[in-house]
Amino acid sequence: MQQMVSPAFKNCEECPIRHRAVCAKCDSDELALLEDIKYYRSFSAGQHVMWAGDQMDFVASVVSGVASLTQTMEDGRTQMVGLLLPSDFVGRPGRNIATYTVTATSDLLMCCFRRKPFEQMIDSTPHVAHRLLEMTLDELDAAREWMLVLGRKTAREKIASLLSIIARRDAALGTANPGKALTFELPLTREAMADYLGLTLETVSRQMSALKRDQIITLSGKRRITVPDMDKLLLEAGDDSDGGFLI
Amino acid sequence: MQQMVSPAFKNCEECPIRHRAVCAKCDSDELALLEDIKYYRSFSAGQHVMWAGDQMDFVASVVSGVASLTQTMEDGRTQMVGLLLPSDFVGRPGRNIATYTVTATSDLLMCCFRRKPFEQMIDSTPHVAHRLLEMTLDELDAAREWMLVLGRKTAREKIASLLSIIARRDAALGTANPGKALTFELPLTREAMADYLGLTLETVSRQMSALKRDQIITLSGKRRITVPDMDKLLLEAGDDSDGGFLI
DNA sequence: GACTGACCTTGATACAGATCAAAAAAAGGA
DNA sequence: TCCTTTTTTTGATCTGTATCAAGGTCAGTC
Repeated sequence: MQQMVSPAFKNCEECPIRHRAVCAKCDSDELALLEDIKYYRSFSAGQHVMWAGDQMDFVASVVSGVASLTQTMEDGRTQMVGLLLPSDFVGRPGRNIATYTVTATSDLLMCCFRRKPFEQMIDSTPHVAHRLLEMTLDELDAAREWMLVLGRKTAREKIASLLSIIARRDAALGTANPGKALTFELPLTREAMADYLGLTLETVSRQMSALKRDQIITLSGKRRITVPDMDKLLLEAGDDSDGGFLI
Repeated sequence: MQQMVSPAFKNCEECPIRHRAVCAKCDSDELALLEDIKYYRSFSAGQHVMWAGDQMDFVASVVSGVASLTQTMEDGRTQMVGLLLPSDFVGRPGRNIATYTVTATSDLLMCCFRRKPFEQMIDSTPHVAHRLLEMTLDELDAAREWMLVLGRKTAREKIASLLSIIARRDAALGTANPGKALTFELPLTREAMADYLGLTLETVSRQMSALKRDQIITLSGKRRITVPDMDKLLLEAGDDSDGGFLI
């Protein structure tokens, strides 16, 4: 993938479709196009960004905070199908109806682009389309990895898998420190975790307690988690590799 | 999506990345490029097309038959993460190592394109990249829909969901006949179904028997299935809509 | 036509996780 | 600060699916 990043974005961490901070910092030509079609929206924890079926006139990128994509059955059974962390993209060019409900699971800042002009930009700048394809393929891989978690892992392995993912993303963005203890804030309620993992919140709570008892993790309060040994956690997750930790 | 199909492929059912028969029939300019980089490979039921981790020098499109993408844990637990039906595409531009094991679940014919030239073609013909993005987004939606199946549906609902998908795809390609009984051949063993659904083959067998007993389906032999009333099956699948049946 | 092996079905039992219920711990709000 | 509400933990019990174990069916082959 590295070799496919277009020259325009080579040194730009704030590419419109993968920025980590604020897009305005980026000085590529394309951003001139985007400048007047973008705007920011913030949401507080628990607020809905949009509902499945809503008209969706924009695509967006997460600047900070965490959002979830969920699907709900008629009888209320809910499954989270994606977790949007900073730099993740939401919205589908060519479709103006939202397929999933998007909810802020923590305070959230999104950078939105009006859909039509964004689509035009994609059509006129092939390398952005290219970047978007890569990101979509990455998401597809993530979704498929999650299918293994949902279909074949035990409750304990599921929890460990989720904690690994969050720890990994947190470490990648912040003070990465391989081999040392890792502390991070869980951006999800027990219920949201359950919805992601296909479990009940009681089972999530029990397994969290079990991981704590077995000293795989330490809990400060209910949300602050310390992982003394990342390898142990990955072992509990049943991963056959380090899953690209810190990559 | 419809409006995004490029002019070159407007009337071409055999677009290289979405053909239904044989690509050679297509007379677009791009296909001249593809003509000398493509070749066909056939596999018999049960044969492996490639293993996860293999070097992968081509991308491919299913011409006929069915293949599966699977992921396996160290201890042997297996999860199917995708079902490749005719016109489906496999392979990722920009990555030459296969992430999943690809297996022919029935006799299979694939149309392969050498990877490097294919990537070049993508770079030089934006509308193919565009088409590929659309297809990837469709796959992502399918993967996410399957996450709901894996995470929240009961065994019976899972079986009904799988049968619906196969019936739908079969109907779309063949003699569609809404409102009438639908008969098709199951291209999967009970074990493959189990791997797709995150169940054991015994549970699959029991639920198939139950659906037969309840007259949701009829079995002729072990693989030939008749669905007298598609709506009933969709009801069993717990789908809140017709899921795009015949679309 | 009976032998073989792969695939499928059915039965008995075990167990992981769901469900129902209540208490404990935080988080707000007056 | 106390009171209310929400979130989390823990306990008791139930249930759907896994597991273990036979037996049945069918296609291919000698």
